[in-house]
Formats: sequence, structure tokens, C-alpha cells
Amino acid sequence: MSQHEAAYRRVLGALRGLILRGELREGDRLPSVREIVAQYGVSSGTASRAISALAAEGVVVARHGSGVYVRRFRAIRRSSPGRLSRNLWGSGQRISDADVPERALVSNIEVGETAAPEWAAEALGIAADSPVVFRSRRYVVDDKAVQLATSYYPVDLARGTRITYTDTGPGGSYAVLAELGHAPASFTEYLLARMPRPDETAQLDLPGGTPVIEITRHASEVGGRCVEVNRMILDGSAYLLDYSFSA
Amino acid sequence: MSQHEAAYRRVLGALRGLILRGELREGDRLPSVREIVAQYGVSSGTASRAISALAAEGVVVARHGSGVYVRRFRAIRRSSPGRLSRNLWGSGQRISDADVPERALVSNIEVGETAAPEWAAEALGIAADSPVVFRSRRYVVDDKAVQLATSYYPVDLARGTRITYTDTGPGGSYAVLAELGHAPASFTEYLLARMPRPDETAQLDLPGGTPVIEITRHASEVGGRCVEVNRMILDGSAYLLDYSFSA
DNA sequence: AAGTGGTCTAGACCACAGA
DNA sequence: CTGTGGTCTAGACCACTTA
Repeated sequence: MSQHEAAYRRVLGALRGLILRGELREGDRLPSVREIVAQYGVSSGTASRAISALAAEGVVVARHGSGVYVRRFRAIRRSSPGRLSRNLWGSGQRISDADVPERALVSNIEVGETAAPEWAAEALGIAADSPVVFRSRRYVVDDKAVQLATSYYPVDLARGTRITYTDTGPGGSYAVLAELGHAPASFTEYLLARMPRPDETAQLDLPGGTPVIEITRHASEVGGRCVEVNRMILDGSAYLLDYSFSA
Repeated sequence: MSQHEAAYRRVLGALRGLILRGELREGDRLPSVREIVAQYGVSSGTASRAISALAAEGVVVARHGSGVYVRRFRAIRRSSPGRLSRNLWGSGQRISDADVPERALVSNIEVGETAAPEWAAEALGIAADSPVVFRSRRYVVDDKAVQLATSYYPVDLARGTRITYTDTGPGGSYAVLAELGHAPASFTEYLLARMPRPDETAQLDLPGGTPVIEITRHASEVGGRCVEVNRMILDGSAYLLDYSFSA
């Protein structure tokens, strides 16, 4: 019976109403599928569908075998350009740690050389598939992965330097670049929001209905040459970004 | 028969494969539900579900009665801080037009006074529910709404000025603020990505699987006082943002 | 063991698109 | 008109959680 309004939408609206009106709060459990079947007079498939739709909006999270719960939100602050100011990496702090909260852990570091992806090659001003040095890592906060990042460096700058070590030492890779006379002087960050690809969903352990923020940062030295491209994938529900600038 | 892998996931993966391998390109039509039923030996419900899931990833768009099509992407560039440089609104350009592409149209302008939402009141340094002047508008590109924006101003600054007119004149509201001796000098933009609320889905006419980017901009004059808060909701699939700054 | 969400079917009807 | 996606049912089985 599809009437004027789809049945699953009616159920969905009702459930959303419970949350918006505060009758269900963060962490509370929603009525079970079977309760919905009884209360709203729909089939189990329809009840399930309403729940899936709510999950796809990122409003609730289903825990198999346990129940469906109103989602909790928290936000990690990420401030630019303060995060990248020269004195941070000049003074031996790790820029990578400034990029994520203090209690963040870095895991799954991978370094090496590869053929440059097209977008990275273009940014670095080299031919596509040219070799580049890359650094891949994953940031974890409270046992939850929140960010993936991969940086690419021109081989003529980075090969054989501490950038190719798992631990780049105090100040991170930007300090190394500075020592080499190629200190980053200006940055441009390109942002877009989209739904995650399946591999990103897996690596960041994202619940349904969570978009990711894809940030591609170009770091250039004074002459304008790009000395690093960094692509980051952030759990959209975990971050609040801010950018400050003057008129 | 749920086996090791869910049937709808198998279908979903197969369809995604067609697109990733380039056998289906942007704008191409996917196999119909009934074709999928025949080819993969699943029920129509399962086939439909695979399609819904693909749509929820933002990979395809379903057109009722016509077919399911691989989604086309385009991006509107939005550059900061260049967009907000003083000479733009100093020289009679409309800041609002610089915020969106040249061919954008503004529609549904609404101005007036309301009780300040909590977040706006906090930004402006006034009590919640105090009266504020607001300007609401919607930007349309190629008949497609791409952005919603609402600005809030302190009543003691904006009441009775051109800010309360539908047309604020050359230079937009920032030029008016400047004339009044309260020129914005610094900006902070707070960004987050999330799935849209139902009303936003309707107003921006978003296909499923499209996140929105919520930007809250604080504009402050030299003394540090916040003279405008602007909350924008962007169609995530329509925008590529960029921010530039130096070390 | 009881309860939960997740998946699936086989077929039905509806609303819409397009030739 | 035919073909399309969208919705729905009634009940089934599975996998998981919790006690």
C-alpha cells in the first residue's frame, strides 16, 4: 500500500521526532524492529528500512544483536593556520601532532617510493608516474581512527633524508625540509566533502551516514615550488575545522 | 539465503566495479532492476537495495521511471581568503557574488529581526534570544540551488541601515558596515561536514548520498568585536573549497 | 535462551518517463 | 502503451549480544 506518504517515511519521521523533541537522548535505545512492527502496523522490512534511513542520516547507530542507539557526537578541533605556524616546527614540536589532538597516536606508518598519482604529480610539477617519496599514516584517538594521511615529496629533495625514516625526528618532515633549505613558506588547503569509499569506511571504521572531508594541502617554498602534497581523509563526524584570516 | 557475503553487497560490488573499471561512465545508465534480478538471481527487493546503497554513496542517481545513472560531478571553486579581501567590497563588488560563481543567482532573500539562535548570540557576545537583524538567502547556479546562507548582525549596528534592505547596494553588507565605521578586519570560518537535515535536502534539492558542508563565519572589526555571523550550508558535491595562508 | 538487527524472497501495486 | 524505479508485505533464517 503505497499511499500519499511512504510508510517507511512515516515511521522515520516519527522516530526522528522522538529524538528532536528530546524524548530520546544521545545514547538512548530506539524501539526495536518488532516493537515498531506492532506500534506502527508495518512489516519488518519496512521498519528495518526506516531504521536504515535514519542510520544513513547519521542520526543513529545500530549495534547488531543489541539495539539501535542515538548517536553521540564529539568534535576534534583543527585550527589553521595556527597549526602550521613556523615556530611550531621550528621549535622541535612535531607538526604532525599539531595536526591532530595531543592524545592522538600515529599508527600504520608506511614510507617509501612510488609512482606519483596524477593529482600529486601535477601539484609537484612533475610528470605523472614519476617516482616520488611518500609517507602514509593513520591517526588514532581513543582507539578510534580519525584520519588517514599520505604525503608526497619530490625525490630530488627527500630521497635519502630523514623524511624516508619512520621517525623523522623533532619538527617532523617540515623541519627536515627547512634544514635542506626548502622550508615551506605558504600553504593552500583544498577541501571537499563526500561519502567515503569502501576502503576508507573500513580503515576509519565509519558508521553509516558519515561523510569524510578530503583535504589536499600544497606546501610551497619561497620561490613558489611545491615541496610537499599531503592528502588527508578525515572522519567528517569527528572534526570541526577552522580557518582564520584577515581582510 | 544469507551466505558469507550478503547478496545485495555482491550486486553492489559488481555494479561499482562496472563504474570503477570504466565500463560505465558518467551519465551512463545502469542495468534495470529487472535485468539485475535476472542476471544475478536475486529478488527485486535485493536488487533495489543494492541500487539504493550505491545511491547513498553518491555514486549514482536514480531517475524514477527512467533509470539509474552514473552521477556527474562538477565543482564550484570557493577560495579563501581571496574572496573576502577588502578591495573586493571596497571597490563596489558584491561580496555575496564573490562567495559563489559569477553566474550564480540569489533567490529567496529574506531580511528582518529575530531572536538570536544560541550559537549566533554567543558569537556576537549577546544574550541568547536577544533580537538580531538577519539576512537569509539562497544561491542558485544553473537552476540548481547550491548554497543556503543566513547572516546575523547586532541590532545596534544594523537596524535601520541598508543591511535591512533586500538590496544592500554596491559592496554588500560589508561595505555598509565599513561606512558605519565597523569594517570587518578578520574572519574565522568554522567548517564541518555532515548529512543534511530533511529541510536542507528539500531546499538544496540534494540527491541521496550528498553531504553538506556547514560553514560558520565570524567577521570581527579591529577591536575584536564580532559584527556578523554567517552560517552557510553548501551542497557538498558541488563545492571545492580552498584556503591559503603562510607559515 | 531470548531478544536484537540484518538479510532475503516472490510477487504485488503504484507513480512516473518516454516513444 | 511498455518499461522504469519505489514501495510494501508476511514470514523466514541468520548472526550477534546479553543475561
